[in-house]
Amino acid sequence: MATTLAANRIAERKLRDKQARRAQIISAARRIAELEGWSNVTVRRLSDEISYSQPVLYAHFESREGILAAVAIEGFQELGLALEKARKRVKRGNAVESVGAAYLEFAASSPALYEVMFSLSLSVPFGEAATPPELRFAFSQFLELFQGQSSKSEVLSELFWASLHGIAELTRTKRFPRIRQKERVRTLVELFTSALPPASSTMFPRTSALV
Amino acid sequence: MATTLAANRIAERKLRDKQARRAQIISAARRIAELEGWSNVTVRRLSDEISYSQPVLYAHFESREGILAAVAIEGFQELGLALEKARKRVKRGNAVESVGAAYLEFAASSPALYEVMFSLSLSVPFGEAATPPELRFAFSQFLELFQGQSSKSEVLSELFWASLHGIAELTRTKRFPRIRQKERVRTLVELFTSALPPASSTMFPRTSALV
DNA sequence: TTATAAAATCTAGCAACGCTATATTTGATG
DNA sequence: CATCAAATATAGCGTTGCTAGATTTTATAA
Repeated sequence: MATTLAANRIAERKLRDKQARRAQIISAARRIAELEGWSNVTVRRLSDEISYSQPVLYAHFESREGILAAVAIEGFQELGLALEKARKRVKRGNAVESVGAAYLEFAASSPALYEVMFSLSLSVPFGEAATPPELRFAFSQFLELFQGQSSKSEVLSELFWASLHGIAELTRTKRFPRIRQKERVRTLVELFTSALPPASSTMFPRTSALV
Repeated sequence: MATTLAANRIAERKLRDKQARRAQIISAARRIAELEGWSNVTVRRLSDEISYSQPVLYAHFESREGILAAVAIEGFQELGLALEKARKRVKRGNAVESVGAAYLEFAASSPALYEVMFSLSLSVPFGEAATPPELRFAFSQFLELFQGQSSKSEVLSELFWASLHGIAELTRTKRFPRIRQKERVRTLVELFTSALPPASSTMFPRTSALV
């Protein structure tokens, strides 16, 4: 059979098409969620957006929740990159402040994306080995920030992450007024930098049990 | 008419019955949510639990979300009381640690309740005047904790609350392992107490813009 | 080039959801 | 006991996530 000649090209095209459509679905879900909320991201609506019938979606994702999980992972990837960028080129002041501000900026500029990233504890695999690399990468940015700090680097990373997440969530759900956000960041950074001196950058045990 | 005689008793009985049924609904919602998750708290299921048809539920609450809001408010009330208790009789160490531990204990022991308390930003009125008193009372426990502290008491309260909320959420959604929770609290308390000295308990401006 | 097998896609429908218009029953009042 | 209102139930609408089965499209062969 002359399969390996033309058939390969066909298979590649089909793969490309499939990947493109998958990206379309994720993109549509994100856009609708950001504009109209996640409750408007229905399977029917998505199938309309990509001009295919509903069952096609289930060839790409196991369920509606699978689509949200894919969006969430994309979000973690982008968050990780944003944090890395903020950490590496420390604009003004220290890296802690830079990362903290970048985190809250991310959460504020894509509230629906941020929301879905933390509302799917069961779908997005977690814990040790099965945690998606995008999640590990994002959290590693916090680890780098406090690396080698009095053997508490991991707890400090967790606490800084938790603090920022708390601020982001309480702001998103309107419990914190957006005003005074800068003051919050400044004070938070003070807490995390003044209490524990800037450490030398050696020894990073990295026994993170979390991510 | 001899209404004011027997009719009053009847009206009172009806009111009692109505309140009792309302409490039943809230209680059933809480129980099901804690045992089977909020997705299993359906109107049909609730109407089964209280042995009434569905429309009866709508005589008590405007919608399903109204029921969740009632549960959330009950949760805030209990949280506020738990925090007040922890703050007043400082078991060991300082009040900050006591309140922090009590907060996380509350969140861990009733995860579904805690979840609904922070997933209804739009239904539970917020912001300044319209915020339910149960919410204000709970947050006031944090304000008391840092009251009069270098004119930053409000921001510190917000940050401490946000940190605890972040820990609670990341723990609930399995991003933080439950192990090491004590160490987290200890370190967090260090950050909030060592960085800023215990202040004298005078002057509490109380210009809280949040709650 | 056309028949056939397989892959891709759609139609149509199920069960369950929140919610409500309407019918029915219950209970207080004369 | 009759009447009228209040309380409650029945039955159904529109929408949801999801899927079995029919149908079309596409690739491979004669």
